[in-house]
Amino acid sequence: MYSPITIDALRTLDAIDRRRSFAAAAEELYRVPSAISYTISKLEEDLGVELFDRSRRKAELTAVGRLILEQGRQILVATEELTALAKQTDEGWETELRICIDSLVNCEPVYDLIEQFQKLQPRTELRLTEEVLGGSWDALNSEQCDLVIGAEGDPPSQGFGFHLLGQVEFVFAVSASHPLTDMQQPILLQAIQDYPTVVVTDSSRYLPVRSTGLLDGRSRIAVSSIEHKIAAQIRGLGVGYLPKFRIKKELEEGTLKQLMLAETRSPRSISIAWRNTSKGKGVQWFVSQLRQMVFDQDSGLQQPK
Amino acid sequence: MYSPITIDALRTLDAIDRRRSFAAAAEELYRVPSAISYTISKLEEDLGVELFDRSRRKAELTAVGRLILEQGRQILVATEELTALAKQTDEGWETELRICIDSLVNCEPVYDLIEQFQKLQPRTELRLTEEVLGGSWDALNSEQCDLVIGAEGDPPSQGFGFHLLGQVEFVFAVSASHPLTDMQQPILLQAIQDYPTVVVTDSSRYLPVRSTGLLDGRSRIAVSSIEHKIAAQIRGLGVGYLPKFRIKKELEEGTLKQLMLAETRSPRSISIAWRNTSKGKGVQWFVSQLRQMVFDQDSGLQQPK
DNA sequence: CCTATATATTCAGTATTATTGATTTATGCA
DNA sequence: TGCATAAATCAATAATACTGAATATATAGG
Repeated sequence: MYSPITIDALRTLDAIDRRRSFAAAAEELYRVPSAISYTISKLEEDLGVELFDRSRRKAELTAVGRLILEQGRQILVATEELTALAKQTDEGWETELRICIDSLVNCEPVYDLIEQFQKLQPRTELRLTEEVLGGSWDALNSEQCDLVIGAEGDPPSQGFGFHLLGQVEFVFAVSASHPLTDMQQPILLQAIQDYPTVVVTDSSRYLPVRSTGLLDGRSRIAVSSIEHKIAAQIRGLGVGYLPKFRIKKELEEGTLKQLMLAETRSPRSISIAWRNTSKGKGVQWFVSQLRQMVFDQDSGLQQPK
Repeated sequence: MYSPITIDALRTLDAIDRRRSFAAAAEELYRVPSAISYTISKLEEDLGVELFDRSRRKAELTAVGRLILEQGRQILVATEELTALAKQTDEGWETELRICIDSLVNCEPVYDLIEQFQKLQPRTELRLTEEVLGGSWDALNSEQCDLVIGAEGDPPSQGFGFHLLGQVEFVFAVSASHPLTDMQQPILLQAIQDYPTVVVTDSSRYLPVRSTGLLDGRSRIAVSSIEHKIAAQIRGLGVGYLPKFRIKKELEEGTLKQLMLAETRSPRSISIAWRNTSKGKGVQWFVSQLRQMVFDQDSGLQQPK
């Protein structure tokens, strides 16, 4: 199938419509009016369709002419977008950049960064996904994302760039009215096992397993994010470890109570990570911005003063 | 903003990729290999971006080259579509054709027509809407649609083409267990007013009005289509007139019972209608097809044997 | 390792196509 | 009726795309 439509003809058509005459369009395009006539007549002839009604002094678009104008404008926009995208890609900016934020990280500072980035590079499409604890490395490894914010622990294999953000302290917390609050601390592991635990799980991949190994006899409530886990524990549906900085307010208000356990859980280190092969300026930009941030025991991820 | 991308260059790029070499692309495009080199180098130069990696014998697309190829293919498809659309429009086929089917018409034969039409003119986009009794003329008049199937009564003003399909007989029907079935027939209007009436109303435009004028003291149940009205009356939620051909089965099975009223409702004539100004071949095609159909008292709209 | 071959580029010449500028035609307006 | 404006026509010219031969380079085969 052969199409006689050219970008130049569409641009000419657009100029004629915007400037209301062939002559004015000619001026805009630094051409002579007869050149405009020529371009349009050629398109009409090649297409075998009249685009202008010449029965009056000012040529008026026919229905088909208007159709080509309107659809053509979209094609013009597409080519201009493509040109810009090509130049941007050539300069090293990604067309698409997929960022994975781990469920335990507070998102607000990341959203601030994203806002900044979009002003800088509006043509790089950002895709955000949320992963639950541990899933981040998988996502990075299987090339489902380009940058992970809040990966836990060390990279599982070679080929990753990463930068430590800080430590997350986990505290064992229960709702204020929970029976465990009446027990003498430190509380034994055995006592905990009488109550359901709230676990964060990506339901799209794993199903919560009951009565297996260590968790034998202990029911689990699976939720999809830290937010839900906090909410569930506040309502007393279950117990479990929570990142201290995310429940600061709840501990102060007393809606959640921190309990000392016989076996304490050591703080986990969290970091940002990216594939070593990522040479894109977008990833580099985010990395350099995030390097300047710290992960604070009290407030989570934040800009240093 | 200036874009150096041309349709010809995109077509060349596409041919190179499909035929795996500049030489083969040249052959396909009835040009000499050096002409292909020229076209590509020109695009690269104008764009200021390398599209091919020439370090090996066979030139290979760079990342940017692939981007332009892939996005460019969409632009090529768009221009080809536009060309076809322009020719089709020039020949008199509509780009878009909006058909309004009145709620009381059985849709199946119309769907058959649509299927046929789409084989004939796949590029004319069909938009179907459903209107409730009476709204069809409005829709046509306010240019919300191009063709009405099942308009009731005569055109409200000049400027419409129309064709009578037939008569619709309405019967007053109630559910089998309804108290009215125990009353002596013919039933007086007053007796009916003790029970809610089911009315078909386009909820997006009108709200059912209670206690006004004629309907004083009589509650109404508003539904959005004949199907819902039939269902509502079967469940005994209310009473009302229904087109006989749509409840043939229900009357036979006894889930609905026809009642004789003191005042009988005369049959309504229904027709197809279009604006006189519609010169599009699509409207004409549908009109000529529908002219061959009849609206039967028993089966509704159908092809004659 | 050398050669033959396929692939693409370069470059000068040529053909094609687009643009100009003068002129003509047609229309709207006073 | 005549003037002004808009667009079309057409011959001349400028710009450009294309050709074909020569050249450069990478790869496959002996």
